[in-house]
Amino acid sequence: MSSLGETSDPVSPEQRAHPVCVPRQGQGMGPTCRWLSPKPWPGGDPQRKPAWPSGWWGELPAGGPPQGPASVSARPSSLPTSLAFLLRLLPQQHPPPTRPRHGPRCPPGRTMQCSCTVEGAPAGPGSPWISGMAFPDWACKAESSPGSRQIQLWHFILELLQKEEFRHVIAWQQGEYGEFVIKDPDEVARLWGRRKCKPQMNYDKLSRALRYYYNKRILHKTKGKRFTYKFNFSRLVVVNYPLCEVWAPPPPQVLLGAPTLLQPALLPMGLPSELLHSLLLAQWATAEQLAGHQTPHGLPEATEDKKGSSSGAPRLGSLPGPCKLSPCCLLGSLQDQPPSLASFAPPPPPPLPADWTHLSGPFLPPVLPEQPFPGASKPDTLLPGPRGLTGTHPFLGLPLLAGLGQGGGERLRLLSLRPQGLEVKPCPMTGAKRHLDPRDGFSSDIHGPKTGDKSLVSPRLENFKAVWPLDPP
DNA sequence: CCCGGAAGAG
DNA sequence: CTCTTCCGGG
Repeated sequence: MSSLGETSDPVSPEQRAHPVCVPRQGQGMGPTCRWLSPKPWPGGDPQRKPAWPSGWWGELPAGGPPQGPASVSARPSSLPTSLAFLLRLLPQQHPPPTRPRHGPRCPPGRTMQCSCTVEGAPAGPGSPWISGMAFPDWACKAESSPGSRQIQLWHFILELLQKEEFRHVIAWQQGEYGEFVIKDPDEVARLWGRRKCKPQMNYDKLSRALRYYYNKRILHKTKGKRFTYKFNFSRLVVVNYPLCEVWAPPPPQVLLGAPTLLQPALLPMGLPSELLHSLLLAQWATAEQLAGHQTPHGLPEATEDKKGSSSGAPRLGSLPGPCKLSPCCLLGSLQDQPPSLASFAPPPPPPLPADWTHLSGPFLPPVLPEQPFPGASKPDTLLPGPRGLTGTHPFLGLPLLAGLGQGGGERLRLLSLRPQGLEVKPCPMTGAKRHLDPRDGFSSDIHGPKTGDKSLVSPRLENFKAVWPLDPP
């Protein structure tokens, strides 16, 4: 039912408001994404706070980011690469466009630059990657900037995983978040090869590429299970996400009674709930992995730099240079944080705002009701939230969060991991300055929530809200 | 199947 | 840099 491979021809009005891939005139190159209209990210409140900066997605003017309150001076290619991807995975809002099913393969004579489709096949020029999805150019354009040239394998894998029609080829492993099984290695390899125009691709080669992800901690192998790998979502999602801090929504009564207790506004303005959900999942998955399963294989520090090369540092989104995203810089890698920062405290028990029932997670593996999360409280106590779901996946947010909600009264805190090379600038508001090791995501100190961390991490959350997108030099 | 070194392409 | 290709070894 998915429209994978299909491409949208006409841009719907809604689409028009979002960055889409448009063919570059005169060249059959990869698509270029830009804002077709300066509409703020849905959910953003243009009046008060900036939503996603308009320059966030599209091409920034050579002279610099677009002016305005919401510009992000980071290069477009850097941070949001994975974010872009995730956003692209959000449920479509438009009927799948109809379009020739069979897109171009590799153009004879020359390798295809960027097909911008999941399947490696069907991408007509100017077609969004996933129909209806925005596809920033720097996420697929080779010349965009380092770190975001062609489609990356993990990227591709996630795409496949997100598409139902490939469920027989590759699918999430139930019960283990981030874990997926390649059910048909040859087919996956074929698709990958097609995408990359490498007809000789096979699973052996593909798996070699996957193995390179081990050291980067993007993936690790699930030992003992054939063709089974597991994503480290903290890398894929959080690392590149300019999210400063996310607080679990308080119970309704808390919301009503003590508005100051939590700061939902800390969530990036206009952050699609699905993405937020993914973020939460990511954190959870990572925490669960590290704290619970403690994969023998890929403990962060153990890996790294065998050859002294720089490869060890994971930079999916490759954010070079100083972080211009301000507040997020405060929140560095968890691993090297004092426990206060590194704590991964479970959120308050389940009752969640109604909005959260809208969460859906096309991106991450669905949670089956039969398989509650470890530590999850009774599903009954959770908001079911089957309403308004667009996807075919069962809603997984609440059960997941429920699984986190073992420590009553505690918060879920998501910290943005600082990508390698990201400079931590002193926060103008707090004066905080940290030098963090960018290399790792989570480590052992994710457990052991400390007390008094609140003051440390969120000295002035309100300020964050105010400055988030801007960080005036 | 899985691992990771080595070399090389782009 | 991210694979792709090849390969010896477990």
